[in-house]
Amino acid sequence: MAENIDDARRQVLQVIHRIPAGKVATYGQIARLAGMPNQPRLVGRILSRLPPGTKLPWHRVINSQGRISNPGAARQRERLEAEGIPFLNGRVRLKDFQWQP
DNA sequence: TGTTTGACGGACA
DNA sequence: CTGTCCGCCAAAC
Repeated sequence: MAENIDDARRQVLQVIHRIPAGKVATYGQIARLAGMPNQPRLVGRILSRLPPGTKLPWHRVINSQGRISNPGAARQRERLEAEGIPFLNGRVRLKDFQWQP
């Protein structure tokens, strides 16, 4: 019955949970690793529905431009910088810090 | 039930 | 660099 979306969410969360500290991944990348090549928006939608206090490293997920597109941008940036990911002009250099599984 | 939105991505001008 | 347009699809309205 609606397991399709539920299963998708499950895979997305699992993939995000594998992102190592000090690295970031993009929505599109998560979608691909979760087996949904063309649904980066679904990833964003799932994250937006995450309950507060989740143990998931959601802060390591940013957009393909190396920018944070999320309501708590300041907090997310803080966490990433705390992991050693520098921001240059409000951006992360994906070339150097994108997770490469 | 139809339309609009949105934690996006990519191609183009 | 800044828009603009399109594809994708569940949730909100």
